[in-house]
Amino acid sequence: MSIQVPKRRTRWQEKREASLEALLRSAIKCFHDRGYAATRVEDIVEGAGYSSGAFYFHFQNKADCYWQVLEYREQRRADWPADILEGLDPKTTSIEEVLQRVFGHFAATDDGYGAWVLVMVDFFQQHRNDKDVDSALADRYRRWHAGIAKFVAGLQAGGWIAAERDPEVVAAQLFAFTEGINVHSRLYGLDRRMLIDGLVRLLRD
Amino acid sequence: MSIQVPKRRTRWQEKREASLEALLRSAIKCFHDRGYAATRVEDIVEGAGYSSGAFYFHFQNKADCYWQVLEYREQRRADWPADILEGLDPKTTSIEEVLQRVFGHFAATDDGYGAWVLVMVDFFQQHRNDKDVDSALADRYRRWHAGIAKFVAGLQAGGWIAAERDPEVVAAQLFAFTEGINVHSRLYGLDRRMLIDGLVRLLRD
Amino acid sequence: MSIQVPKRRTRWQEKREASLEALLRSAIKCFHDRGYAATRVEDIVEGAGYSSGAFYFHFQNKADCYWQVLEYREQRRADWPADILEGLDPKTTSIEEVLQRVFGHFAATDDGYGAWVLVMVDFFQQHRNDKDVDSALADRYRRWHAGIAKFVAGLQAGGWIAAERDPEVVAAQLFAFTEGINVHSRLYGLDRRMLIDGLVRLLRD
Amino acid sequence: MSIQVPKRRTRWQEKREASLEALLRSAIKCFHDRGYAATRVEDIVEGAGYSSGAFYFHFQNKADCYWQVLEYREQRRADWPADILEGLDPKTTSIEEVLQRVFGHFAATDDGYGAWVLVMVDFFQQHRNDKDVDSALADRYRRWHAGIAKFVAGLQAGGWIAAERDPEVVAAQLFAFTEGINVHSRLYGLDRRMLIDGLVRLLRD
DNA sequence: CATGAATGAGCCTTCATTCAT
DNA sequence: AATGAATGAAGGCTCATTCAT
Repeated sequence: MSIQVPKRRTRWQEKREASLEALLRSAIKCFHDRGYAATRVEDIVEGAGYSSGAFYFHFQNKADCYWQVLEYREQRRADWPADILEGLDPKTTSIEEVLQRVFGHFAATDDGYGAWVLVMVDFFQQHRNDKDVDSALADRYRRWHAGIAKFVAGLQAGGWIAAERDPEVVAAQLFAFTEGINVHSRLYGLDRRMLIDGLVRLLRD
Repeated sequence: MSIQVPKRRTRWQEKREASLEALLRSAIKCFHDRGYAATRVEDIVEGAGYSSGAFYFHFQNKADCYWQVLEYREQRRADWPADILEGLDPKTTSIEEVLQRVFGHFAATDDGYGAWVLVMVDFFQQHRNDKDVDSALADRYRRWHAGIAKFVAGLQAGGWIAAERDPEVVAAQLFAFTEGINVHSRLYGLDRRMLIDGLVRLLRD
Repeated sequence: MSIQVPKRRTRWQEKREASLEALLRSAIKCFHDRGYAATRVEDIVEGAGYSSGAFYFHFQNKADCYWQVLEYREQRRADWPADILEGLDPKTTSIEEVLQRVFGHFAATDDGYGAWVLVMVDFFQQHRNDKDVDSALADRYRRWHAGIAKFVAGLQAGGWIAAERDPEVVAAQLFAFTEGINVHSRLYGLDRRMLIDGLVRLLRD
Repeated sequence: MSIQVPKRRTRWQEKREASLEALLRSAIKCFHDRGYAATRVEDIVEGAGYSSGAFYFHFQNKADCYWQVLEYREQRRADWPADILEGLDPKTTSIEEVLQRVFGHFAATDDGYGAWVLVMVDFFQQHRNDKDVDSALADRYRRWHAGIAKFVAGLQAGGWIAAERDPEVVAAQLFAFTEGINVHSRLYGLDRRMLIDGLVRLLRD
C-alpha cells in the first residue's frame, strides 16, 4: 500500500507532464508560425490534441503559457557556451566555424523555430504598460546576455580574439546584430549569409 | 459658377488634406505608443479629434492606414544621404560624428518616434499569410536599404572608409544592427550607447 | 447652418435615448424574470431588438447596466411620498387605503416588476468583496429609506399615526418587512395579503 | 470473513460520514461567504481537504449538495420552540428576552452563519423555471414556518401574548420581518437592533 | 472511497467595419 | 467631408461535470 501511493502519484505526474509538454510544444509552434497575438488558445490545444479546458488546467492564462514556453526553451539549451567551446582550438577551428556551431546548436534545440525575436516583440507589444512584464523581460534578457558574454569570454580565453574588450559590451552587440538580422530576414526576406561576417567584424579588436 | 467650383474644390482639398494629416500624425503616435495591433481605430480618430467615419473616408481599412503612414514618414526624410554628407570632410568630421548627424536627422523627422521596427514587426505578425503584404514590405525595405547603401557609398567616396566592400552588404549590416539595438533597447532596456561603436566596427574594412 | 447642427445633434440624441431606454426596459424585464446572474447580455439585447455591440455602446459592462437600471427605475417613481399623501385626510382615507395607494403607485411605475429585492440580492452576491459596490448599494438604500421616512413623517403630520416614534426607525422596519414579505412570496409562494396588516402594526404607537 | 465484512462496512461508513460532514460544513461556509452561484465546487472540496471526485461521490451535483446542506442545517436545530420556552414564565422573562434566546439558539446552531436567506435567494434565482425546485422550497418553508407558528402558540399558551390571533399568520409575519431585516443588514449595512422591537410590535394584539 | 486530469458548452467583452444621415 | 449608432464575428476564460485509475 505504501508503495501504491507514490506509484499513483508518479502516473499522474507523468500524464500531467506529458500533456504539459505537448501543449508547450504546440504553443511554440503556433507562436512561431503566427505570432503571439494571432495565436488563439484554441490553436494551441488543437495542435496538441486537447481541449481548451486542458490549457487552463496547465496555465493560468495565455501570458503564463508564454512565460512557461520561454522557460522550456531555455532549459533545452543547457550550458551552451561551455558545451560548444569544449575541446576546440583556434589553430584547427576558425572563429567562423565556431559561430556556425553556435547557430547549429540553437537550430537543433529550437526544432527549427528560429527568429523567436518576432514573437518576443509581439508579446511585448501586447503587454505595454505592464510593469511586471517589463522587469520579467529584462530578467530574461540578462540571462541570455550572460550566456553570450560567457561565450565571448571563452573566445578571449581560447585565443580566438584579443582579450581587451569588455565581453559584456561585445555580447550585447553580437546579440543585437543577430536579432536585427533575424528580424530583417523574416520581415523583408533578407539574405542571412551576411550574419557570420558581421559578427566576426563585431568581435575583432 | 464655373469659378466657384475650383475655389470650393480647393477648400475641400485643403480640409481633406488637413484632416488626413491629422489622422496620420495621430496614427503614428498611437502605433508608436501601443503598437499596431493594440491601437484601435477609435484611438487614432480620438487623437485627431475626429470620429470613426472620418477614418474610413480617408482609409480603406486599418492596414491601408498603416501603409499611408509608412509613405508619410518617408516623405519627411527626403534625400537624407545627400543632405547629410553635403559639405562634410573626413579631416574635420569623424565618422562617429557623421553617424550622430544621421540619427539626429531621423530623430527630427520622426518627431521622436524611434524604434519603429517594433511596429513593423507587430504589423507583420498580424498579416502573415498575406502574400501582398510580404512583397509590399520587401519593397519598402529595398527603398530604405537603398538610402543606406547610398550613404555608405558616400562615405567611401568621401574617404571616411575604404572603398573595397560592397555598399549594399555593408548597408544591410548597418541597418540590421541598428534595428537590433532598437529592439533590445525597447524590449529589455538595453543602453543604446554601444550603437555608434558597433556601426563603426561594421563599417571598417 | 447654425440651426442644422443642433437638429442633427437632437436626432442622434433621440435615437440614442430611444435605444438606451429600449435596452433598459429589456434589462429590467430580464433581470426580473431570471435574476441578475442568469441574465445574459444576449438576452437583454435580443429583448430590445439590438445586437450585443449596441449594449456595450450604451453600457460599460453588465454591472454598469444594472446601475443605470436602478437609476431609471427611481426616476419613474418621482416624489411619491408627497404625491400620494397630497389631498388625503385620515377622516376619509384609512391608513390601510393609503398603503394600498403606495403599492399601487409602485406597481404602476414598475410595470408590474415587483419583488426587485431578489435581483438586488442576486447582484449583491455576484459582487461581494467589491468595496465600491457596497458603498453604492448603501447609497441607494439611503435614498429609498429617506423616501419612506418622509412618507412616515407625512403620516404623522397628517394625523394618521402618533408623532412620537422616530420616522427613520419606523421607515427601516416598514421597508424590511415589505421586502421580507416580497422574498417569501416569491421564494415560497407566501400569500401577500398579510403585508398591509403587518405594516399597520409596525406603524402603530 | 463473514465477520470482517460488517467491520469493514462500518469503517467505510464512518469514513463516508466523516467526509460527507466535512464537505457539508465546507459547503455551508462557502455558500455563506460567497453565495450559491459564486461558490465553485472546487471551493467546497478545497475547504474540506478533498478533491472534486469526492464531491461527486457524495452529491449528484451542486444543487443536490445544496439540498443536503439545508437538511443538515435543520437537523441541528432540533425542536427549538419547545426547548426555548421550557421552564420560562412571563413574570420573570420578558418577551424581548425570549426572542433574544431564540436568536441566540439559532446563532449557536448555525455556527455564526446567519442571513442564510441570501443564499436561498441566490439558489432560487439559479433555478427559476424548475418546478421541482419550487415545490421543494415551499416544503422547506412550511417546516420552518410550522416551527415558528408552534413558538407563537407557545407564547400564547404561556401568557406572553393574547391568544386571539392566528399563530400561522403571526408566524409568517415574524419570519418575513426577520428575513427582511437580515437582507437589509447584509446588503445595505442596516443596524439590526430594530429587529426585536419590530417583532414585539408584530406580536402585540 | 477518492484522485485529478480533461472536457466543452457558455458567457462577457472587444473592435474593425458599415451605413443612414 | 464627417457623424456616430449599431453590427457581429471572434476570442479569452470559467466551471460543473466526467472518467480512467
